[in-house]
Amino acid sequence: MVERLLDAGREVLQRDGYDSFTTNRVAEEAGVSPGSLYQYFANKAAIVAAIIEQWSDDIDDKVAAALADRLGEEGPAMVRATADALLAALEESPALLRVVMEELPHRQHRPRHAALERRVTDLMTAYLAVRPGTTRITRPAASAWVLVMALENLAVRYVLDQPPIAREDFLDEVTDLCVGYLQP
Amino acid sequence: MVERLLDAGREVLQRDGYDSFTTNRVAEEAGVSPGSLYQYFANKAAIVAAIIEQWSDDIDDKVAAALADRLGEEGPAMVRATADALLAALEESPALLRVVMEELPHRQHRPRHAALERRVTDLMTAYLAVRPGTTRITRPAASAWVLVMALENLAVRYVLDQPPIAREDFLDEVTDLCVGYLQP
Amino acid sequence: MVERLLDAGREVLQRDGYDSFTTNRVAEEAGVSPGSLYQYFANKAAIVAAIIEQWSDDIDDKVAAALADRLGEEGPAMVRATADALLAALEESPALLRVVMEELPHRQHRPRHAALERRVTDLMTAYLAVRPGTTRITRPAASAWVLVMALENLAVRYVLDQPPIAREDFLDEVTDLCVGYLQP
Amino acid sequence: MVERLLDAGREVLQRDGYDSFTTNRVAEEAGVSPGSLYQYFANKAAIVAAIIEQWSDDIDDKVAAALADRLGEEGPAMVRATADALLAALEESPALLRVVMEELPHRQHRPRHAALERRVTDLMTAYLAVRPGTTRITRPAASAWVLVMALENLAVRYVLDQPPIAREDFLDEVTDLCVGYLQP
DNA sequence: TATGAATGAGATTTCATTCAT
DNA sequence: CATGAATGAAATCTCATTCAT
Repeated sequence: MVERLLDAGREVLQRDGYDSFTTNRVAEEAGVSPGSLYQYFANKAAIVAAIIEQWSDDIDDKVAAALADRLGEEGPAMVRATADALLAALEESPALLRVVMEELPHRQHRPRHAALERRVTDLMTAYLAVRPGTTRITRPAASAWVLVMALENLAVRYVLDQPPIAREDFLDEVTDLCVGYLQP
Repeated sequence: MVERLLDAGREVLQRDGYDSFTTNRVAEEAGVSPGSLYQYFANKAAIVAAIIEQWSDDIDDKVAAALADRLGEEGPAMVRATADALLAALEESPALLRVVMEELPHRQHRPRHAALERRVTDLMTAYLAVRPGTTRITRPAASAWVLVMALENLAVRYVLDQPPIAREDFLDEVTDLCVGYLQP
Repeated sequence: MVERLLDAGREVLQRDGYDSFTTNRVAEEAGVSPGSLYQYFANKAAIVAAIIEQWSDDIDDKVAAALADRLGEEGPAMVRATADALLAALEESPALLRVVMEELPHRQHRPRHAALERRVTDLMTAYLAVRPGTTRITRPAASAWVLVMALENLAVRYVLDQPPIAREDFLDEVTDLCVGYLQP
Repeated sequence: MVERLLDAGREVLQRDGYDSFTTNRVAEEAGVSPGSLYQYFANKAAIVAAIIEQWSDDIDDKVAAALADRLGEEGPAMVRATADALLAALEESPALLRVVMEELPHRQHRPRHAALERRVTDLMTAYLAVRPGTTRITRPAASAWVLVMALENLAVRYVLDQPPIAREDFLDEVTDLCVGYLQP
């Protein structure tokens, strides 16, 4: 039932936007009474949070899985693969991405997202710190943060703004950006 | 009076967030009657739009002015100066930046912002296209877009997330990112 | 509940007039919350329409019933009976009649009323057309329209203006008017 | 200036309907400030009343003038001439007639109109009372009221409803109705 | 006299949430 | 557990009217 409500909520969000995301509307879409919704979610914010979390976890998993496949690959190839995986994950439901980025009041979800970003950044920091000499990096934590943020935001904007850049070219450029940054 | 209402609106936005941004609340803050607000703004969306536009124009002006001062400087110095100016402009009212980025329904304001980004990107494209040999850039438009987006988003996130990176270090890193990207 | 709201609405209309007919006022009179009203009526106009329709159908039914009882009676007697029934129906709630005729924005309800008038006029047309020789009528449709309109409006005005004419006398006069019109 | 405001008000009423008849709108149409309106009219109701009065007086005058021309004519001819004149007067501005009859809150203007009707009815009563033997009328006051009301309402409805009856035919029918009523 | 900016009460409508069944 | 009718606070917006200039 929780799943049913989440599906309904996601559907409403993607199809009609956040303005139409009312508890009554979601319950109706789920074929359930509005009262029932409150048996599984404390309030409207809770269901929004759950939807975002699910979607965000999904992207997380996909990118992690893609990376696991490429583990140990060369630097540039790994960067490109990561960017590719992230882009692919975001492209899966652009409508939802747009709603999440541009309509939702994400004040409340920012902490959770920030935590994820921190985790990734820590991994990247470790990676950078452990390869002395292969990069000109002197502040691994700062560089890792810059890389993660740049990559994430570029991917998001590429999907949402659809600039006139071929997907492959975009990945090449992003790879160049990162590689050029690390290069000694 | 328009100014008074905009000031009041900005104040409410910064102090109380968008949820508290009701037409009555703004009028009260401005010390005028709710009816008066509607003599100067067609509806609630219009005053929000005006506030954002004013703030966005302000940032635009500041960055443009800073750049004008540094015209003709060396590549890395100019990049750093631009990033510095942008960061400074965003740091002027972080609360407003946060509300604009995380609470406002920016679907409506995105087009205007996108237009500004396009303008800057076009300038950058021209700049890159005109310096053959000095960079390894082969797709000026794509590279310009990547640079503009990366710089903008990094600055925004730096202000909002306050990562544990010194301001000077951050500027150095961003400069390295851009310079490394362009470097032959 | 619909009935409760309609009753309350009618009451407000009769007691306080259309100016006091606000959705909040009607809900209060019905002893329910303003929100409940909107579960049963799409908007304020809808509840007004429902009240008028109910009242108008009621009059319609009463006149039709009275006529059914007198079917086959002589011409003058039938005319008088019809006028009597219509008058009685209108006299049932003169306050409502006044509000409907003089305060409501009937632009919206006129079409429905006009349709009813057309139906009655058509019946009358058929009746007149089928009695060759017994009347001097040469344009049944025109005469039917004139009769229906005259009768309806005279009854309404008699109730609303309360001219110093005894009810019985009024019915006699109206009967004379109609009979004299048809008489060869 | 009063005239200017009345013209503006009539124009707004005819062109945009009573919903658009706001004091601000009327002042704007008159090219005057809203404040000025209140120098000549106590409130919104007063200007509506003045417009109606002017228009009603105008119709009154026209009908009276037409009748003065036909004074002393035969019974049926005079009835037809009266109906013709009234119809012509109403047809002069059907839009205004519609607004007055169907949109205005005429509660307040009814008394004045009723007074006019009474005056006409009194004249007609005298006319009927003074012609013993030529009619079968036994209650001059009642008959006069019936005639006046029937004629007025039929003319109004003819203009507003535009039934499929030729103007000449309509006048013939109305004449027949009245003449048949009076006929011994 | 004319102005017109300012007023502010109040109307319609929405929707997150509850609770008796 | 599920229901869904009922709630009612609150938000946006209008417009007749005023009054200092």
